[in-house]
Amino acid sequence: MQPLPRQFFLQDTITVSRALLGKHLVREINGQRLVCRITETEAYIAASDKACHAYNYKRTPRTESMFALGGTAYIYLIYGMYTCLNLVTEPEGEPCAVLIRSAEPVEGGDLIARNRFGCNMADMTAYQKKNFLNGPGKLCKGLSITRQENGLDLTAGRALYITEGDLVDRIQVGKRIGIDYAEEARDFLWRFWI
DNA sequence: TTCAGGATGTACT
DNA sequence: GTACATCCTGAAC
Repeated sequence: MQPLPRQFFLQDTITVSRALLGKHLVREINGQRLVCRITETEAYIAASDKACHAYNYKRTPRTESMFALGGTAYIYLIYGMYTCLNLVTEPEGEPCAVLIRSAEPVEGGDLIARNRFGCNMADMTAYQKKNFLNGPGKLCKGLSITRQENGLDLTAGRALYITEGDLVDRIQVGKRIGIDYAEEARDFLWRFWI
Protein backbone atom coordinates (compact mmCIF):
# COMPACT_ATOMS: atom_id res chain seq x y z
CA MET A 1 0.00 0.00 0.00
CA GLN A 2 1.37 3.40 -1.03
CA PRO A 3 1.81 6.22 1.48
CA LEU A 4 -0.73 9.00 1.11
CA PRO A 5 0.84 11.77 -1.03
CA ARG A 6 1.91 15.23 -0.05
CA GLN A 7 -1.27 16.72 -1.49
CA PHE A 8 -3.37 15.00 1.16
CA PHE A 9 -1.59 16.80 3.99
CA LEU A 10 -1.56 20.19 2.29
CA GLN A 11 -5.33 20.49 2.61
CA ASP A 12 -7.19 22.45 5.25
CA THR A 13 -6.47 21.04 8.72
CA ILE A 14 -10.09 20.28 9.63
CA THR A 15 -10.53 18.44 6.33
CA VAL A 16 -7.44 16.36 7.00
CA SER A 17 -8.53 15.63 10.58
CA ARG A 18 -11.79 14.15 9.35
CA ALA A 19 -10.21 12.40 6.39
CA LEU A 20 -7.67 10.66 8.62
CA LEU A 21 -10.39 8.70 10.42
CA GLY A 22 -10.27 5.09 9.24
CA LYS A 23 -6.90 5.55 7.53
CA HIS A 24 -4.07 3.23 8.44
CA LEU A 25 -1.06 4.46 10.36
CA VAL A 26 1.99 2.36 9.45
CA ARG A 27 5.09 2.09 11.62
CA GLU A 28 8.10 0.22 10.28
CA ILE A 29 10.76 -0.60 12.82
CA ASN A 30 13.46 -3.28 12.94
CA GLY A 31 12.09 -4.74 9.71
CA GLN A 32 8.66 -5.18 11.30
CA ARG A 33 5.41 -3.62 10.21
CA LEU A 34 2.97 -2.30 12.78
CA VAL A 35 -0.34 -1.03 11.43
CA CYS A 36 -3.30 0.50 13.15
CA ARG A 37 -6.51 2.19 12.13
CA ILE A 38 -6.99 5.79 13.22
CA THR A 39 -10.18 6.30 15.25
CA GLU A 40 -9.78 9.71 16.88
CA THR A 41 -8.10 12.97 15.85
CA GLU A 42 -7.88 16.62 16.92
CA ALA A 43 -7.04 19.71 14.85
CA TYR A 44 -4.60 22.41 16.00
CA ILE A 45 -4.39 25.58 13.94
CA ALA A 46 -1.83 28.30 14.63
CA ALA A 47 -3.72 31.33 13.37
CA SER A 48 -6.82 31.09 15.57
CA ASP A 49 -6.18 28.54 18.27
CA LYS A 50 -4.75 29.32 21.72
CA ALA A 51 -4.40 25.61 22.40
CA CYS A 52 -1.94 25.22 19.53
CA HIS A 53 1.71 25.13 20.61
CA ALA A 54 2.49 27.41 17.68
CA TYR A 55 -0.38 29.82 18.37
CA ASN A 56 0.21 33.18 16.77
CA TYR A 57 3.02 31.58 14.76
CA LYS A 58 5.18 31.23 17.87
CA ARG A 59 8.36 29.58 16.71
CA THR A 60 10.47 27.78 19.32
CA PRO A 61 12.80 24.78 19.17
CA ARG A 62 9.85 22.57 20.12
CA THR A 63 7.43 23.89 17.49
CA GLU A 64 9.99 24.08 14.70
CA SER A 65 8.73 21.01 12.84
CA MET A 66 5.15 22.35 12.78
CA PHE A 67 6.37 25.07 10.43
CA ALA A 68 7.45 22.50 7.86
CA LEU A 69 5.11 21.65 5.00
CA GLY A 70 2.21 19.24 5.41
CA GLY A 71 3.23 15.61 5.63
CA THR A 72 5.84 16.08 8.35
CA ALA A 73 5.69 14.47 11.80
CA TYR A 74 5.46 16.76 14.87
CA ILE A 75 6.21 14.78 18.01
CA TYR A 76 6.65 16.25 21.47
CA LEU A 77 7.02 15.15 25.08
CA ILE A 78 4.06 15.83 27.36
CA TYR A 79 3.86 15.68 31.18
CA GLY A 80 7.48 14.64 31.33
CA MET A 81 6.87 11.04 30.32
CA TYR A 82 4.63 10.59 27.31
CA THR A 83 4.94 11.46 23.63
CA CYS A 84 2.21 12.65 21.29
CA LEU A 85 2.14 12.14 17.53
CA ASN A 86 0.87 14.89 15.24
CA LEU A 87 0.75 15.04 11.46
CA VAL A 88 1.60 18.49 10.13
CA THR A 89 -0.87 19.94 7.63
CA GLU A 90 -1.12 22.89 5.20
CA PRO A 91 1.72 24.56 3.29
CA GLU A 92 5.12 25.39 4.73
CA GLY A 93 4.97 28.29 7.18
CA GLU A 94 1.41 27.47 8.36
CA PRO A 95 2.09 25.62 11.61
CA CYS A 96 -1.00 23.41 11.84
CA ALA A 97 -1.26 19.75 12.74
CA VAL A 98 -3.57 16.87 13.57
CA LEU A 99 -3.07 15.06 16.88
CA ILE A 100 -3.69 11.32 16.60
CA ARG A 101 -5.56 10.53 19.80
CA SER A 102 -6.46 6.90 19.37
CA ALA A 103 -6.41 3.88 17.09
CA GLU A 104 -6.98 0.14 16.95
CA PRO A 105 -4.53 -2.56 15.85
CA VAL A 106 -4.70 -3.96 12.31
CA GLU A 107 -1.36 -5.73 11.87
CA GLY A 108 1.46 -6.65 14.23
CA GLY A 109 -0.86 -6.65 17.21
CA ASP A 110 1.37 -8.89 19.31
CA LEU A 111 4.36 -6.60 18.81
CA ILE A 112 2.25 -3.59 19.71
CA ALA A 113 0.99 -5.42 22.81
CA ARG A 114 4.56 -6.21 23.81
CA ASN A 115 5.51 -2.56 23.51
CA ARG A 116 2.51 -1.60 25.62
CA PHE A 117 2.28 -4.31 28.25
CA GLY A 118 5.13 -6.76 27.65
CA CYS A 119 2.82 -9.60 26.61
CA ASN A 120 1.01 -10.94 23.55
CA MET A 121 -2.49 -9.74 22.68
CA ALA A 122 -4.03 -13.01 23.82
CA ASP A 123 -2.57 -12.52 27.29
CA MET A 124 -3.92 -9.03 27.79
CA THR A 125 -6.45 -8.50 30.56
CA ALA A 126 -9.89 -7.13 29.74
CA TYR A 127 -8.78 -3.82 31.23
CA GLN A 128 -5.71 -3.73 29.01
CA LYS A 129 -7.75 -4.53 25.90
CA LYS A 130 -10.07 -1.68 26.67
CA ASN A 131 -7.14 0.70 27.15
CA PHE A 132 -4.89 -0.52 24.35
CA LEU A 133 -4.31 2.46 22.03
CA ASN A 134 -7.07 4.81 23.19
CA GLY A 135 -4.89 7.82 23.97
CA PRO A 136 -2.05 9.73 22.32
CA GLY A 137 0.58 8.57 24.80
CA LYS A 138 -0.57 4.97 24.66
CA LEU A 139 -0.51 4.99 20.85
CA CYS A 140 3.08 6.23 20.75
CA LYS A 141 4.17 3.68 23.33
CA GLY A 142 2.52 0.86 21.38
CA LEU A 143 4.09 1.87 18.09
CA SER A 144 7.50 2.79 19.55
CA ILE A 145 7.19 6.38 18.42
CA THR A 146 9.59 8.75 20.19
CA ARG A 147 10.92 12.24 19.65
CA GLN A 148 13.54 10.67 17.39
CA GLU A 149 10.83 10.57 14.72
CA ASN A 150 10.08 14.29 15.09
CA GLY A 151 10.42 16.07 11.75
CA LEU A 152 10.19 12.85 9.74
CA ASP A 153 8.79 13.03 6.21
CA LEU A 154 5.54 11.04 6.24
CA THR A 155 5.37 10.76 2.46
CA ALA A 156 8.69 8.95 2.01
CA GLY A 157 7.20 5.56 2.89
CA ARG A 158 9.80 4.78 5.52
CA ALA A 159 9.46 4.35 9.29
CA LEU A 160 6.14 6.18 9.58
CA TYR A 161 3.41 6.88 7.06
CA ILE A 162 -0.34 6.81 6.35
CA THR A 163 -2.15 4.60 3.85
CA GLU A 164 -5.71 4.37 2.62
CA GLY A 165 -7.75 2.43 5.15
CA ASP A 166 -11.44 1.85 5.62
CA LEU A 167 -14.31 4.05 4.56
CA VAL A 168 -16.04 5.72 7.45
CA ASP A 169 -19.55 7.09 7.53
CA ARG A 170 -20.60 8.21 11.00
CA ILE A 171 -18.07 10.77 12.21
CA GLN A 172 -18.64 12.17 15.71
CA VAL A 173 -17.62 15.72 16.55
CA GLY A 174 -16.83 17.33 19.91
CA LYS A 175 -14.61 19.54 22.02
CA ARG A 176 -10.95 18.78 22.36
CA ILE A 177 -9.48 17.19 25.47
CA GLY A 178 -7.02 18.54 28.03
CA ILE A 179 -6.94 22.17 26.86
CA ASP A 180 -9.19 23.90 29.40
CA TYR A 181 -6.60 26.66 29.73
CA ALA A 182 -7.13 27.76 26.12
CA GLU A 183 -9.96 30.27 26.72
CA GLU A 184 -12.42 30.43 23.81
CA ALA A 185 -10.49 27.79 21.88
CA ARG A 186 -11.47 25.12 24.39
CA ASP A 187 -14.97 25.12 22.93
CA PHE A 188 -13.92 24.65 19.30
CA LEU A 189 -15.44 21.46 17.93
CA TRP A 190 -12.16 20.20 16.55
CA ARG A 191 -12.12 16.63 17.86
CA PHE A 192 -13.33 13.89 15.54
CA TRP A 193 -13.86 10.22 16.20
CA ILE A 194 -15.59 7.17 14.83
C1' DT B 1 -17.02 1.64 37.75
C1' DT B 2 -15.26 6.07 39.05
C1' DC B 3 -11.94 9.20 41.28
C1' DA B 4 -7.85 11.55 43.25
C1' DG B 5 -3.18 11.94 43.19
C1' DG B 6 1.40 11.31 41.68
C1' DA B 7 5.03 10.52 38.19
C1' DT B 8 8.41 13.18 35.57
C1' DG B 9 11.16 16.51 32.43
C1' DT B 10 10.98 20.10 29.06
C1' DA B 11 9.53 24.57 27.57
C1' DC B 12 8.80 28.88 28.59
C1' DT B 13 7.98 33.02 32.08
C1' DG C 1 9.02 28.34 39.36
C1' DT C 2 4.84 26.90 36.77
C1' DA C 3 2.28 24.58 33.49
C1' DC C 4 1.62 20.93 30.53
C1' DA C 5 -2.66 18.38 23.64
C1' DT C 6 -1.30 12.12 29.76
C1' DC C 7 -1.44 7.68 32.02
C1' DC C 8 -1.37 4.50 35.82
C1' DT C 9 -2.35 2.97 40.42
C1' DG C 10 -4.91 2.18 44.40
C1' DA C 11 -8.95 2.98 47.13
C1' DA C 12 -13.84 3.56 47.56
C1' DC C 13 -18.11 2.25 46.16
